[in-house]
Amino acid sequence: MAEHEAYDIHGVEAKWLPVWDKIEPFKSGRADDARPKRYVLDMFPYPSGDLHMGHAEAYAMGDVIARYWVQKGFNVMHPIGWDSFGLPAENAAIKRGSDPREWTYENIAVQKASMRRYACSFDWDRVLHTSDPEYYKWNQWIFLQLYKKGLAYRKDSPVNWCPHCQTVLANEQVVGGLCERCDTAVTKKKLNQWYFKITDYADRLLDDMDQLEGKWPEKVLQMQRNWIGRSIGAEVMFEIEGATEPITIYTTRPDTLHGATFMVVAVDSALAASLVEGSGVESAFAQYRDSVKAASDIDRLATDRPKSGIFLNRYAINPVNGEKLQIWASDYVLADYGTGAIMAVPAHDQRDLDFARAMKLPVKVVVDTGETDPNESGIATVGEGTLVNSASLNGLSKEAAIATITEELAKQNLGCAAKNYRLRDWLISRQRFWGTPIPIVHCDACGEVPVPESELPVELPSAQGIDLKPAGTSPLGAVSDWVNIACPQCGKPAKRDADTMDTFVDSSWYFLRYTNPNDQAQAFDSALVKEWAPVDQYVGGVTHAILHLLYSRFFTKALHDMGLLDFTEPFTRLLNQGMVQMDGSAMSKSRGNLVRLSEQLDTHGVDAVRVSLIFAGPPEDDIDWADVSPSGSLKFLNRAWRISKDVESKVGVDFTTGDLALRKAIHRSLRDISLAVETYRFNVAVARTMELVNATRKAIDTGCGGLDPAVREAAQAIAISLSLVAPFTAEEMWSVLGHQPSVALAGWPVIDPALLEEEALVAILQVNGKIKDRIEVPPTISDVDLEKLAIANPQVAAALAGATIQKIITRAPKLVNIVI
RNA sequence: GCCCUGGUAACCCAAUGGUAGAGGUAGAGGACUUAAAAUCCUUUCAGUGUCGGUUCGAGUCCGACCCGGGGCACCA
Repeated sequence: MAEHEAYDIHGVEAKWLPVWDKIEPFKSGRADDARPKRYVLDMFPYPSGDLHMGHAEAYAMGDVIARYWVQKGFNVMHPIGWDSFGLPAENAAIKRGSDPREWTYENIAVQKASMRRYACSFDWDRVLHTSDPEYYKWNQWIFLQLYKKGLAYRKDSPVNWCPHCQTVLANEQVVGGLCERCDTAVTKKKLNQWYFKITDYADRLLDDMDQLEGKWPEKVLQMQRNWIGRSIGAEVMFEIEGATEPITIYTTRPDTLHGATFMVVAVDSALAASLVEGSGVESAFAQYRDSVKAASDIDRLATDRPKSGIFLNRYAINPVNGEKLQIWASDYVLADYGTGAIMAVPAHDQRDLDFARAMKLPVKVVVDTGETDPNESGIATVGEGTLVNSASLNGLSKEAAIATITEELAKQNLGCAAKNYRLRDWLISRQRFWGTPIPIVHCDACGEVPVPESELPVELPSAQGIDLKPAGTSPLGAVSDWVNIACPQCGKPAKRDADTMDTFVDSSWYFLRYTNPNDQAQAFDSALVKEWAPVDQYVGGVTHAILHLLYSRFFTKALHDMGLLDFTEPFTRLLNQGMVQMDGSAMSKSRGNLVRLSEQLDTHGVDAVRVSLIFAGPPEDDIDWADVSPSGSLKFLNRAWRISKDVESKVGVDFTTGDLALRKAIHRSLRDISLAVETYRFNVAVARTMELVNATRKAIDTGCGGLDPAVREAAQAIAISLSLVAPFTAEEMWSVLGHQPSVALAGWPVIDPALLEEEALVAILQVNGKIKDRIEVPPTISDVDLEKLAIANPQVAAALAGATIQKIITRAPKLVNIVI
């Protein structure tokens, strides 16, 4: 029976994919294209095997926006590429004894095929792979520009070292003392490494977030703020007894200077080492320092561990009252934050108080907060209060005291206002093969010499015959005919830098490259970038909330300062899609709860899977596959498709003669779907489409019938709405309705405002906020008329009996509330 | 400990400060069918985590607390 048949889910896929390949509905930036431009970007994938359910969700979300904007008449750029440098390829190559290139490009081909099957609305003429020399050449070029500006530099310092991956890690890649990739405990190693000076941009990275307020998820902004961790305070100088050089300390509480009762320096700092010289406690100090070094980061992270330290047998002089303060060394002060030295105010800082009690040091209250004396309670009082025991500061509030003392110290050249950041410079050197070579040559005579731009790219050699196994130094260092070259400056024998760049460098500017991905002459064309960028809508997982987004923002600002960009924020709007889980936890083969995307596509078809993922909930929420019903989605898509089969009117029929009630439902739905899409409520947009399908079904079966022009109008509106989430079904409907492909370019129907008006609606009559009756009123009813109707209403009248009316609130045409 | 989020029916989720239910899943009943599937129709189920406040009116705004998710944390 015709009305009960179901459409062929795989048939439509095979039918329309080749047609779309010919039409290329999502090709962007044709020379004669007058449509206004928009840029939608999905975070590009790492090519580790085939696409999984998480990709399917993310790309479905990006597609809704891209396809909606195309329908709304924009020239949408929606490119895709691969973040194809990185460790998994190298590890696979080690395992298989092959070149990382093979594994990488094979996987890219697999993923690309899946994306095509999935009907992602990508512009396939804008594709990039970060592991192509044509791409990473420009990584090297940008490195050199940063180098010229002093934003790329090399230094010796203790770095995070993963003993398993045998490479250094950025601070951002260490999670709870463990390697983010392999969960091995991270150790410290002193190495000479390259850094990008992201700390120069700390203030702007923080302050420019004002532009993103309301456009990025609050959660991400908060995470970035926490990560940058700006703290505002003061530096204060303390004279050291028997020394010529003073010590500078950093504090956020200069108001408590009178309460300082000792000083602490970081045990592993140069300062501690110099203070201990000649103190007579050298050997005890060395012993303590070595025991601290032996402890892992994990031990250090335990905040409840008892305080330890050693008195250095030296004294500092408190600049405000001349008191002698013992100087201690401890591991609770960090060498690489502030100045590596603090004044300890145990009364008003819990850590200092814990230390003071452990070491029997004095505690002096200088802020009266009205709480119990920390000497008795053991709890430092850190809140607001009035200054006491503080000479000229007595009686001041905390805030006033901070301002006063900072000014006084500055006047006497004893200190100044200061800022500090939790953010550290970005360590980019990696001792691995499969990454961008650092374009620097080390020459005994000339030192570090940048590779001339004309000689870029510094290409990776073939991995053939190279031992890629992690050995603590870069595998490239052992490739003698690659590493040994003539110094570009003096021509004498020299060596290339054998480290490669962190792969986050690759993804920090790729969104610029898409504007002209095959440009051989430059990293990007500033004129084209100006046309397309910044990215109007970025879509990706919250896992990159700190690393990738912070680095991209930094690159954008740095390139802006070089005059290459006219904007300072790369991503105008950000949508973080949630994760797809199974039974409450992340899907994984090892957990045995993996749902294979390809199997779901085989069983239910591409469209049903896409609809399921979109409809399961708000985009930002995690969804559980157990709550998702692809068979239910397929049922819905069949219902929609059958509507098109039941349309009996001809193409081009005059809609204005159609059934009014259905037309109103159509136009209201279209308005609601638009609004939902624009506010990221894609699940609601699908629900509204379902409603329209239901209403149309009813109209066909028991209302105006399939010949009514409104039914055609509805079917077309459904097809266009579905084109955002179910491209195959939508195209099939469009074709059944007698149109040429592609429905993706049909254009969003123009909404007739006259059809949005209701001819009658229900007004609520309340007494004291309680509903007494509902009456039908014309939408144009005035407050006065509605009020009259309310008072005349028998239900209301009964409730009002004998009472005096205090007040009447009228909101025509929806509500009257009579207060008695 | 500090900060950001969220808490509505059996479940996933909707509701410009104005009728708590749009949509779906699951369940129940019915129509069609030899039967099943599919399809269509009908239908059960909460007063919105707790307490207080603002308001004529609060799921929605404010405060405190409870529970879940996330970030930062010996950063002075």
